[in-house]
Amino acid sequence: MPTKDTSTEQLIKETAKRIFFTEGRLHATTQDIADAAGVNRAALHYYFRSRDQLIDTVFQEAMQALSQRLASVMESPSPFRKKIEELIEVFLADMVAYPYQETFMVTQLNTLGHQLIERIHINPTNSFLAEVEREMEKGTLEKMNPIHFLMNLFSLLSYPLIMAPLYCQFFGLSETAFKQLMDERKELISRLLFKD
Amino acid sequence: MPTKDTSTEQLIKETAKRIFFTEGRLHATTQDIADAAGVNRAALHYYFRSRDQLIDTVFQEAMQALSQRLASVMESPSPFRKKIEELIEVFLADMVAYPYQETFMVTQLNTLGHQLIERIHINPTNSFLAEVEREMEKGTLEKMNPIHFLMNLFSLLSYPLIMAPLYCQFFGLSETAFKQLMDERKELISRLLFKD
DNA sequence: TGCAAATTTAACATTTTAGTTAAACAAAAA
DNA sequence: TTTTTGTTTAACTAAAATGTTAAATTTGCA
Repeated sequence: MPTKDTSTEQLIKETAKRIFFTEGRLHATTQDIADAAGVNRAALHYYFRSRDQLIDTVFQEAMQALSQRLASVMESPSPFRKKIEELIEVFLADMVAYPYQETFMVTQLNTLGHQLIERIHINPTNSFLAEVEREMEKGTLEKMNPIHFLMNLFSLLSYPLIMAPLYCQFFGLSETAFKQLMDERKELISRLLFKD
Repeated sequence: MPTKDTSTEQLIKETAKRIFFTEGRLHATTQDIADAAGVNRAALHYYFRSRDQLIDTVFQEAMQALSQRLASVMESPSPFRKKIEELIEVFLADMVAYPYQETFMVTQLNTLGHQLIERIHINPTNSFLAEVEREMEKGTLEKMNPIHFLMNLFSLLSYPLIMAPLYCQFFGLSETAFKQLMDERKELISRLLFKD
């Protein structure tokens, strides 16, 4: 029963995402992807026409996902502090599943000379930035350019997971010990940002 | 006058580092590197025997550099707070010059299945971690696993520079506006970590 | 200067990766 | 069942990337 979306096309895409975003093998070939998906390499061309098309699809969907994830959290009706805690929860879960998603995107942007970025529409984070600024007026957050607040937040969430292979080696951590640490970070990040 | 270290071999290595670490073009070919260095591609093989060798050399030297940078800062005789501010200064300058150095290393580790990491000797950060712990006892820092403190520090320093292409697009920042922000971060990070 | 060593190059060979095609196969419809 | 449509595969071609060689060139020094 063909043409279902839970079909080979989907499988290939999912596999590509796993290799790129989860395993962080940014140089993976079509062969690598086909093998991992358990299909012939030509199937890949059948569904995506070319490697570049597949990469592009994966890239656009990642950008889409990021955009939506941001929007859904930022437009949540919860009060600010709660909203940030939701964001931490959502993003941390996502970083565990796909630690190299953003790295993949940046690498693509760097190699393709930012032509890609023209096509990208990003929903306004402005209302959220304004909300952050109001919190700073209230004194809940230290006064700074609200962009810093967001950068701090994403940095604290993302970087340790990207650097996991290095950190585990560096600090002599087992995988479980590392996971334990990552779990601790949920409250830790919230506390750090809100200084309480 | 051959065998000088300021020679072609050095040039090739520097160029490779620029492409990988500065420009973040992680898929660059030997041709790309040779072209950028203004030498014949075979020169690359003359000095490094193979692409893998060149990559390996670059990787090892990056690891070495990171190790030394860490050691030099951690073993500084300054008092703790000063020491951290030195670290921020040093690492931020380095991240501006080579934002994708760590990304490159992690990507290598991910593709080569962590065989590389066996060969890596890392000088003990333990004494430094102990020092961090003492500061927590003193109350200068919030109590937590000192590894968190280091992760926070490196995250806040590194991640915004890695994500620069995305952030500039996202927040509609010009290059100069972004640089301005990065400059502000020196004091900002210090304040955030020390809660003052 | 002229020799010897190191360096650089051009031309070629090999390997890897990407892309194409036509035929085999499977499933649904006639 | 046969036809039709969509899917998958094996075999092949093309292009790109890596690796090799031997000759030309440069450089330091006897």
